[in-house]
Amino acid sequence: MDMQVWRPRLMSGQWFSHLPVSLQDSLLSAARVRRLVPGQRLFKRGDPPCGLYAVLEGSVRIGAVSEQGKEALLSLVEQPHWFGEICLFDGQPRTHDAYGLGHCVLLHIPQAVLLALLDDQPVYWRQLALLMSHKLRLTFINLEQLTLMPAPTRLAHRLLMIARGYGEIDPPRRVLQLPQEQLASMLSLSRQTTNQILNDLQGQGIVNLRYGEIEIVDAERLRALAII
Amino acid sequence: MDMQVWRPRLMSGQWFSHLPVSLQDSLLSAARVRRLVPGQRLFKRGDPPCGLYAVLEGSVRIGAVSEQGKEALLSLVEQPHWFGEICLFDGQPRTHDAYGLGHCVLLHIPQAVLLALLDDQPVYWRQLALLMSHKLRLTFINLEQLTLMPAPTRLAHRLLMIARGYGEIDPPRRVLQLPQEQLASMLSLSRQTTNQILNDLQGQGIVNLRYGEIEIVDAERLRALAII
DNA sequence: CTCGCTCTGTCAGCCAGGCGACAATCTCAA
DNA sequence: TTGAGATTGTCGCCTGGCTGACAGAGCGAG
Repeated sequence: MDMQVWRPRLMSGQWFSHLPVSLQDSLLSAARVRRLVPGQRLFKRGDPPCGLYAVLEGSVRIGAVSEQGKEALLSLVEQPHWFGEICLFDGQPRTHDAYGLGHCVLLHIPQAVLLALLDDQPVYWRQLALLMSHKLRLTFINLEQLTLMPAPTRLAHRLLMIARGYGEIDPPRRVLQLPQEQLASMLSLSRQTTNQILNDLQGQGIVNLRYGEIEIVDAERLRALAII
Repeated sequence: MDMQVWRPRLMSGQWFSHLPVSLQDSLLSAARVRRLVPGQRLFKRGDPPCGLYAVLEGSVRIGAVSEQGKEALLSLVEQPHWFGEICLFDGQPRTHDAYGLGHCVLLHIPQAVLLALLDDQPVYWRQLALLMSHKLRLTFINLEQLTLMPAPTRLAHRLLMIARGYGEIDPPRRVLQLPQEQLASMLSLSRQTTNQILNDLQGQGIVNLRYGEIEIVDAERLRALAII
């Protein structure tokens, strides 16, 4: 099947659209479609490397569960996001669990194929590394926010990040399809605290809460709360 | 001056010693020595990329200060550690501040020179990216510990990490030259809490505290506390 | 030797945010 | 239409860790 049909969708993402066209083509021709039923696991922490993925439809939860059963949700990756690249470089086991959320369509580029491609065109290592540098920057921001900022600031910041697809989506979304509990575990807050802050924001007319979703009404004021 | 004199020291690190010899040579011949007086700033957040560094003597604090003046210390890099590679890939500004702690000797490979080198030998992009993948993994561990683990566990874990030079040093050090306050800000704890936990550990005969340093007496039990 | 500085030890008070518990509301499929 | 499950709203209690404050100890330069 021709993977070129997915090109337009992938082109909406920053990373892919800025790749050299030849690499875009190579990636597409090396790719195959992978589907996940709701809740299906793609990989778990400790699994051997299996390649690179892009989300085409649905979303994927990237997180980890501690021995005590608490969950740390790293992020919910959506639409034109690529993930799974760390193991490509070092061949070490996966750092996180990945589960489909709802029905997902993914693009999968198997590790071996990708490595062969890079063996042939080593310049492309830089492009792949770019993906990783982006993630490292995001993770640093996260880590710092977590230790330095109070909960409401972090929440505001995260809402904006999600709306902008962590920098990938350009006209930011206004409506986030996202239960509060998920937001909570991304922020390392309890569901209750998250709910309280959100209700505060709603009271100020900054967001609108509905069942299973959050609408950003006043992005400007939200940005002010997030400092940024 | 011949940079080859630094080779043995660099070879004690995992990353450098596993590079292809030709890359080791290229790095060494592109490098120059940079010295820092105590407290001198090497770069600060937002600065344009300036290249890659390795610590030869002394140590460098990598961290950031919030508007409220609270400090998040990311890590103290020492002996054969390399840092500053993110900006190499994306050309974006620096994510953290870097200050010398005591008198430091660094190896500096200027951005332009390194880029030229990589232009010539694109395969080496992968090696540089390896450095970044290592850091991304460490940061993930950090982030997760911070949200899931209680303070004593995190402290134990961090002590072990520092002793092992975050994976770079093989026979782990027993004595860490490290004031409690620095440890505290790496763990995002207050100095007082850190002190209390350390005293607990000393009471159990796991560590020994002295002025400005921490000796690990029973690494085995420390490891048990850190789960790992 | 001594002064100033950095580092450690310890206390009391406070509070953000966790947790358990429950009721209300929404969705969806049977 | 109805019932099960998911999601939200809101209590009150509890506690880990922060803050400020201060005393004692180690270190180094003059």
